[in-house]
Amino acid sequence: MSHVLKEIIKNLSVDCAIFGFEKSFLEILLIKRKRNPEKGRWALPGGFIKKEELVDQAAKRVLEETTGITNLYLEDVAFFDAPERFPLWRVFTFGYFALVSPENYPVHIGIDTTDVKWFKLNELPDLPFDHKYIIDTALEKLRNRVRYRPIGFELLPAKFTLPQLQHLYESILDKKLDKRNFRKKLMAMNLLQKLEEKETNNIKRAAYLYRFDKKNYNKLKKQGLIFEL
Amino acid sequence: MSHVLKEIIKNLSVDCAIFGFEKSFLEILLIKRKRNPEKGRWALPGGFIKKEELVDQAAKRVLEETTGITNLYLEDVAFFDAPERFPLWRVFTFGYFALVSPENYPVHIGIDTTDVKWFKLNELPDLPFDHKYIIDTALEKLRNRVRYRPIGFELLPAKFTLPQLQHLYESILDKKLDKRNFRKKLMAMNLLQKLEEKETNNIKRAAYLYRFDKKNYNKLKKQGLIFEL
DNA sequence: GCAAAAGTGTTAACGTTACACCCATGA
DNA sequence: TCATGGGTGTAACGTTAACACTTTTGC
Repeated sequence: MSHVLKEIIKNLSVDCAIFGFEKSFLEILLIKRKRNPEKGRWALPGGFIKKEELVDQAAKRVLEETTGITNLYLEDVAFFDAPERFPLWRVFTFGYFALVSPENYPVHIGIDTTDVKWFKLNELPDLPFDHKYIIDTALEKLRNRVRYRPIGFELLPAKFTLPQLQHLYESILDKKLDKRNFRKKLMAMNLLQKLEEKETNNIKRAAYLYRFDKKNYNKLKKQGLIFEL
Repeated sequence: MSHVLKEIIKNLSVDCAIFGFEKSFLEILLIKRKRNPEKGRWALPGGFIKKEELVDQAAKRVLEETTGITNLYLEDVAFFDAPERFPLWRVFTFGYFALVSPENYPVHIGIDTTDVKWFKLNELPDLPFDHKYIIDTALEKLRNRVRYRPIGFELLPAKFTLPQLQHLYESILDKKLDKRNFRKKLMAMNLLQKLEEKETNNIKRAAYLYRFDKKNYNKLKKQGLIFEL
């Protein structure tokens, strides 16, 4: 048994549902497993926790190792403890969701992986273990979170348009929103900087670009602002 | 090593913040530890998870073993993973909160315990490990939950008065509520059965007793009712 | 010039908040 | 009879939801 394997905690793992957003579709990043069990199948990026590691750190490390992505938004979802969820021995896993902006596309193929690919949420392949359930739980958490925390921006480039942002919310919440009400609510919170530039290479009328003002959000939050959309 | 110890998972435990409510004060149930580490100190009831057990089951079992309480409301709060949180080796713990009605007072002294006692939330003794932090996290979760789920009733007897319920909410949320608005909101949801009886042994004017109508709540929930207080 | 998407205010409905007096009871 | 806590309705306010037309631009 290798030096690396000695360091892991055999009964604890993390699994990450990595969300992306492209062309108005929510996507999820899956890896093709290089090893058994379930070798060759598409699955969530995951891995065992190491002996000295915090779970958050493990999630971050696993994401980097399997997909090359660093510096993304990461939040824990729930634990998954069904005794038979992992077939070889009992493994408790901590589910996470991650949000990746297109600037962190494309990804590369990491360890224990033979392929990495984005799948539209409604075009997912059959998944091994309880990974489908983890995704469902993660999506539910994302739906809650996105309404009360300014994290939707993490799925967009640094400069984005209001129609883009609205489509993002419509995809995540799975319902149509009123354009004027959406913008009104958003603008009332004073969290967006309107830029002089407009989007390029768009067909039809170009929309203005905005930037999420994180500094101002933190300041306003201290003053009692409650983000809600 | 005993037969019982062989069955546990050494690096996974549960710890429960058990909330009670008496005389308008939120209380928490602590046990006095019979064994090292931290023998003789007041601490949260907790214990290791067993090999074939779900975490929820473990929490339920631990509560019964340490305090004799069964059949209470139980919900997971978060995991706690600081590497040094348990001094002898690394233990990840799942924090839970439990709600107990006075009908399940009094409790008895269980295994690994030399005493059990209710403490007012603002009169807690110094606690070992990260138990204070677990309590703070549990309380925060309870504050959220109690506004959006009809779980406050779990802390009251089956028959309770509206002033009691309001005091309960005021204790948990740590703010005064308007009597008329509180009652109006509550009554609009149609979740309470007003009984003919009034409370007894009260000084001054007796209040009517009510019962939480769980059946009707489940029915209304299916029809889209959203509990909110 | 027309199709497609961006941008822009007002009104009505609803939910939330603020607020004061009378009633029943025990001491 | 008085002190204590129980019980009750209404009006102002703020928030949310519904809704239609003009502007820009690529083809």
